[in-house]
Amino acid sequence: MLDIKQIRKDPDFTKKKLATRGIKPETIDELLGYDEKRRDLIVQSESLKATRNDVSEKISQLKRNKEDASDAIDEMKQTGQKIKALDDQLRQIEEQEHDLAAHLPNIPADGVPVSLTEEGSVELRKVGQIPSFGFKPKHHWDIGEELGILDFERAAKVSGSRFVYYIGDGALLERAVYNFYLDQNTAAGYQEVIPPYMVNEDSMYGTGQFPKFLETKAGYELTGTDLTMIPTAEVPLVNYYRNEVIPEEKLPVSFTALSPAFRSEAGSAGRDTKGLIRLHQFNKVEMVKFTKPEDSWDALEEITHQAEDNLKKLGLAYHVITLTTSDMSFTAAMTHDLEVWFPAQDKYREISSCSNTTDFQARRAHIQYRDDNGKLQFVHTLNGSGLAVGRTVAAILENYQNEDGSVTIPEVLRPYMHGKTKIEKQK
RNA sequence: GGUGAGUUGGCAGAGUGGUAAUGCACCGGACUCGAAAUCCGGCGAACCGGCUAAUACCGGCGCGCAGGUUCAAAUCCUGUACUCACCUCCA
Repeated sequence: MLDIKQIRKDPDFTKKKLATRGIKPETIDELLGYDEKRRDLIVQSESLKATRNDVSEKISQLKRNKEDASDAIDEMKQTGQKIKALDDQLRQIEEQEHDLAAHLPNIPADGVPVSLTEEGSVELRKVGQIPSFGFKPKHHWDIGEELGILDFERAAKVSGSRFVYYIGDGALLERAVYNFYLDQNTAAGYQEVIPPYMVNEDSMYGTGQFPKFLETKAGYELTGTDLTMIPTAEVPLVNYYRNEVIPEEKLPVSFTALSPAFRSEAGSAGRDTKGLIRLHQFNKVEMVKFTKPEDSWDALEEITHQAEDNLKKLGLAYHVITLTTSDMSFTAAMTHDLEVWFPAQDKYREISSCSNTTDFQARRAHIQYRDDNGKLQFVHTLNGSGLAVGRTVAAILENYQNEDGSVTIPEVLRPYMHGKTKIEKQK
């Protein structure tokens, strides 16, 4: 949520910045129109309320003195009706203003590449050696099925498309990857959390999924409840402090959590229909930070480097890009994506997304702290995948495949896999 | 799932239709060499709006949340969330 006072103060700045995200300037004018009307109604309503308070005091005195107060009461009957009418109008305007404001994305930070498409992202760095093979590398889904460690067919029977069973060493590998990530992140100072996997509407709104999620049917809501299956652990982690004041000495707060992520992938028909890349349910180790405003940009670098460290230790080649104004998520002021190399696809694919959402989520979720002057301020929130587990498994299968169809296990994962060095065809 | 109790400032805690006591804490003052104690005074309920140089001043709102009744609601009515206790169920 943007600060309406800030928009009021400098509408042109807001218009210019949001135009880079495809928001028309007229939308801001419309919003300010509602805002002006709203404040006008408040002035009218409140002056009547002030009168009502005065007269009520008089009525109270008259009654106490056993005098007649019927004139004043009659007068107040009318005032009461006027107030009610004004407040009804006010409520409508507020709703319209809020509906509009709730759909405005965060203001992109300076340095974010401006583009109305995903084209134009900036590559910050390229890390690791892209592997070369003396044979034609296979796709991870072929490797997985041939080894007997991934079963998409039975998952389709039991659940539908975009689901998977991990079997045997496949399950072990998945578990090794997320335990490795959790250990790495906690060693770096992130506190491990196991959050709820279903959250209520206020939480979905707080982190900015709602209302757009509802309109695009991007999530899984549970019928007859106000619960939604989490699309990312970011939601329960950030909402942990919703409607709270975080004691200053606790900042920065850093959380990491493994959770499944549930996504309907509406609108993704035909994209990544095979393999582990795009599923309705996948595991992800998430990182979330709460910081003071002045610390959030350093924190974005820190969280990105933490994600990168994990990939480096796995020996996977990747690059880091800064997303364009239009490619960033709704809540982000800046986003760095990590994309890992997939040999069979001959390209980099997203495996982590690290964002500074500045005070955008904190405003929606009312997460504050008291500054040195004792004043309440909104914190800044950040989130980053550290990292997507299923996509990591896919990347390992492809990058560590051998000509005989087996897959070498990255060294750092071997302690998590009973010392195993290789995955071979399951019996 | 059932029954009952509860939800009021930073904390404790009164208030069953007339516009939020009191105590602790906090701030200012008196007393004191200074502090404590004591005394006097005051502030204080995430917020919103007006006027502004202003965190000053004025007003509104504000008693878990949302509605309703009323000239007037912490108080009455309806719905709802959460907490606690007991029961039921259960990994």
